Amino acid sequence: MSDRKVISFENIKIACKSCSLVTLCLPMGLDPEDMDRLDRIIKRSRPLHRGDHLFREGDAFQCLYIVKTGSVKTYAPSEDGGEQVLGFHLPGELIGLDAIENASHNCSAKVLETSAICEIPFSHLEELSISMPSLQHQMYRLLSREISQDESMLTLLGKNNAEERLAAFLLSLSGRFKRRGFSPYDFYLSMSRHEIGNYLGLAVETVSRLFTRFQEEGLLEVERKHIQLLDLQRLESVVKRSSSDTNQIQST
Amino acid sequence: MSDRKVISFENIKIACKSCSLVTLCLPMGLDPEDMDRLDRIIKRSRPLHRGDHLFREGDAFQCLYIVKTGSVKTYAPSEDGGEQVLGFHLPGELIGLDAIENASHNCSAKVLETSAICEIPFSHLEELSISMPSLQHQMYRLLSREISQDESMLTLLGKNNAEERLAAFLLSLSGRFKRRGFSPYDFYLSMSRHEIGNYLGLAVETVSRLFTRFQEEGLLEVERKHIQLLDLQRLESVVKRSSSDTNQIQST
DNA sequence: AATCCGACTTGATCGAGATCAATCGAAACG
DNA sequence: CGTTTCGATTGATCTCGATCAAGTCGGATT
Repeated sequence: MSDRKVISFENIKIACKSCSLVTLCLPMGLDPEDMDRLDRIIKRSRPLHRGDHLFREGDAFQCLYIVKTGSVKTYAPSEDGGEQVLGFHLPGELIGLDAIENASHNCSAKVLETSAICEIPFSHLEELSISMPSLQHQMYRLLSREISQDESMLTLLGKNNAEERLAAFLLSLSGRFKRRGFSPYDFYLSMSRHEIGNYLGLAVETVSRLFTRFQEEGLLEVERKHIQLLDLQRLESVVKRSSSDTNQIQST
Repeated sequence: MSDRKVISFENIKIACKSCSLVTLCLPMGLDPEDMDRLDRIIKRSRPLHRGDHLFREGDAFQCLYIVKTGSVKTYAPSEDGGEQVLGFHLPGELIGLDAIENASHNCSAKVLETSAICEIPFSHLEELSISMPSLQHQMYRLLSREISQDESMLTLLGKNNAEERLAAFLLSLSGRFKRRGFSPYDFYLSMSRHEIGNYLGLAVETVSRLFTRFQEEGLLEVERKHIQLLDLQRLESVVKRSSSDTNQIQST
C-alpha cells in the first residue's frame, strides 16, 4: 500500500470523480451518485503501448473507449494496405461511436504512444442510460458533436487548400491541448508526417514543405515532433482566408 | 370528408404506422404502441417548395426533420457567400442530428423540390426516449450511422479522384432509391451539377465532363437531370480501383 | 413567338500539389 | 559503435482538375 509503484499503478485506475478529465469526458455534468453508477461499469486496463490496437475494423462492437492519457488514431484500412486516417484522439475523447449501428467496428484504432484507456461496455452503458436521463442526454450530445466535427472536416477537405488544412489541424490540436490544461503553444506531435498527410488528404512531402514554410514565415518553430506555435492569430488568419471564391453556389 | 382534395391532403398527414417509409425511418422496429406514442409528437406540415429552408445555420435547435417525400440538401454556408454541401437527403432520412450538441444548427437545410417533411420536437423526443428503451436504441443507431456515413465521405474526399467520387455518388443514390422502392437504374437528380460538384469537392465543369465521359464509356445515359445507370457492376469497379497506391502508410 | 436567364457543356490553359528521386539524420539494434 | 532502417526533408517534374472563356440549350416571362 505504501509502495510507490503500487500507488502509481493505482493512479491509472483512478475513479471518474477524482479524474482530472471529469469536466470534458463522458461523465461530465453527472451528479455524484450517477457518476458512481457509471464509474462502476468502466474498466481500466493496464497501459497500452505504441502500435497496440484498441480494436480493428470488423471486430464485434463491445465497448466504447476513452483516452485517459496518451493518444490514439482511428483509421479505415483499405484492402490494398492503404488507409484513411479518420481522427487523432486526445485524453477525454470517446472512441468507437461509429460502431453502434451495425454492431461491428468499421474502423481500426491504434495507440500512438503509451496510453491509458478506459473501456465502457456499451450494452451496460445503454442499460444505464435508460434509468439515467442525464447520461442519455450526454450520449446524444457526444454523438451529435462527433457528427459536427466530421462535418467540419468534410468542409476542410472539400474547400480548403493544403496550407489552410495544416493550419486548421495545428489550431485544432492547440485548442484541445489548452482545454486539457496543456500548453496551446508548445507541444509534441504523437503522429508521423505521413499520418498527418493522410488525415488531411495531402502527401507527406506537402506536409513537410508546409512545416518548413510556416517556420520560415515565423508562424511556428518545428523540430521533428516538437512544435511551438509562435503566432496563433496569424495561423488563424491562414485558415480564415479560405475558399474565398471557390465552388460557390448562387442561391437559387 | 368525401372530398378528393381533402383526402389527398390527409395523405400527407398519414400516421407512421401507415407510412410506406416505416421500415427505414425513425420508428423502424418500434412496437405498435410505442409507434403511436412517437406518432403523437410528430408534426406534419403542408408541403414545402423548392428553395424553402427547414432551418438556417445559427437557428435555435428545436426539431429534427425527416423527409417524407422529395429531397433536401444540407450545407454549411461561409461568410463570403460560398457553401459546403454536406448531404442530400431522401425520404426517411433524418436531418438536424448535428445540432443537438450546442442547441443551435450549424448548417442550413433547403428543400430541392416540393417536399413533405415530418417535424419532431427534440425535447419531446428525448423525453419519450427516456421511457422507451427501443426508441433510445434507435436514436443511438441513427446517430452512429450518421457518423459512419460522414466517415466514409471523409475517405472519399481524402483518397478518391474525381471519377471515383462521382461514381460513388451515383451508386449511393442508386442504392438509396432502391431501398425506397424506386428504380436503382433510372432516376432524376433533384440537385444541380453545381451542388453535386460542391458536395464532392469538384468544379462544375469537372462533373459535367465526367457525366459526358461516363456516357461515352457506356456506363450511363444522361440527359439533363435524368440518369439511367447502364452498368452498375462496372460503375462499382470504377470506385473500387481507388486509392490503389496513394497515401499508404506502412503499419508501424 | 421573341427574348432572357440560368444551368450546363465544351475547349484551352494554368497551377497546386502529387509523384519521383535523392539525401539526410535520428533512433534502434546487433 | 558501426550499420541499418525508417521518417523527414528537399528538389525536379508531371498531372489532374481548377480556372478562364465561349458557346449551347431549355424553360420561364412577357
